[in-house]
Amino acid sequence: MKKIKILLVDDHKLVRNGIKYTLESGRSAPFISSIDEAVNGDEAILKCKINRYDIIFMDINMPEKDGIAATKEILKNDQFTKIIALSMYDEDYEIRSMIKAGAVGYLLKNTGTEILDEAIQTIINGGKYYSNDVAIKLLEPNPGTSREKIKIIRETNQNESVLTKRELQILELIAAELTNEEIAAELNLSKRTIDSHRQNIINKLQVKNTAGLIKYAFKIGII
Amino acid sequence: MKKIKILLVDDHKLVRNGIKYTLESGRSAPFISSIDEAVNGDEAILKCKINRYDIIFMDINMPEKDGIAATKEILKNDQFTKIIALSMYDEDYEIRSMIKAGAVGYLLKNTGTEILDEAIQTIINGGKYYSNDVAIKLLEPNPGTSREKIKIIRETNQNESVLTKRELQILELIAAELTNEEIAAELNLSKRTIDSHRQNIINKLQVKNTAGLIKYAFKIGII
DNA sequence: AAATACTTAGGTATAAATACGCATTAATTA
DNA sequence: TAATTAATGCGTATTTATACCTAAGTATTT
Repeated sequence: MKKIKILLVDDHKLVRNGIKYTLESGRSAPFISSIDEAVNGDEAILKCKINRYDIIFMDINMPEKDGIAATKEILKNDQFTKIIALSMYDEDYEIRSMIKAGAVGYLLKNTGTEILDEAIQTIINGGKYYSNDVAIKLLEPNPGTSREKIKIIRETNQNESVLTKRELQILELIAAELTNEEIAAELNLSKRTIDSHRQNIINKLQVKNTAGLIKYAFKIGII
Repeated sequence: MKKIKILLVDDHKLVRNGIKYTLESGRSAPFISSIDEAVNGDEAILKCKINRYDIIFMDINMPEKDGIAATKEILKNDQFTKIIALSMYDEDYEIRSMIKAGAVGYLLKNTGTEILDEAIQTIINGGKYYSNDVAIKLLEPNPGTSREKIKIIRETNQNESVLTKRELQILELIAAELTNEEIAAELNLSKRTIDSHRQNIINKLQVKNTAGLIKYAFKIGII
């Protein structure tokens, strides 16, 4: 059996050490040939141009380049690399974005040896692996069998409540503590336009007010 | 030389593994007798009632009970335990709160073996250890020698623009997307009282509006 | 005992946000 | 090309938030 090459991408050394230690002490250890590290998305992309990795564990929230963008770019160059997302949070938006970007797995950082091994085995054999909490989150709203469900979600994904460019831009300015009037001035638009956008964003995200908007802005990492 | 007993407190298993691995592979390894783990502040407090630990590595942001509260409570029962704060972020507020709570060290999670060893040695010998970035943050605004500086900060701490209990409570409810009226109902107070508090908080924090409030709430980790 | 800070609450006013509906134009996609 | 979505803008109304002020009762600290 061919041994696998792994890349760990996370801006926190202790977390990288944690994964490394967990991998080296797990059931999959004999099948691993090397474990490389990168501190952010940019470095990960660079390393992928030099080496070929079988599995990449990718953190989502990182400075320089986040895991979602890095995943997209890496898979553009090499579709055979398997990318497993790693996150602190089981946030709907992050999960779906990573899946959309091409990740074949999603684990939370409170994962132990057994789950990590299971995920590696599954993915090496061409499967997909979502940790339990993540899967539950993903499959909550829809009926059908589990496999169908994931398919449904992928298809529905585009119609989902993801903001448009303009909306994102306005959300950023809201987060910068500007009023609608100030935003309008900034973008050379009517205040009423910003009113509408703001309302649409609130509806799309199903939040109640500005507080909800800012929390979402944090969630998707634009703050 | 007496071997030391260590407790790791963090809600993420990978992070606990990371610290453990880093400790076990470091220079301090021969001096460590055991490494115990807890997943949140509550469990840490409980474990401290059963065992005596020489050093506790304490995460700050955790569910159930955060690191600041846990630190206070643990030190109330045993002042000889040395607590080292561990955080993702070098946020002023967190650092100062942990120092105030009695932590003798503050490390960021991107710490490697060398720093970790250095910190342990320093603290075992009765010293205090702040990782470089943290120390810089702490000492930025004030003149004087480093030791004096820390003293100054401790004394100034109370006069600082930190929110009162009530204000924090209201900020949390604002972050939960409640309106002032709903908050008033929740706390059995007049809406006008909440209006006043909200205004005071905005003034204290020098932010412009709700967006600023929520960003601050994130910064201090109450979201 | 006096000073200080916290909590409470009201007066008054304006600014801003929220809610729903409608409509046009540009851009994208089927 | 037809259909859909994104971006723009306005009408109207209500609710919330922001701003600045005063002030009294409560704790806490000096």
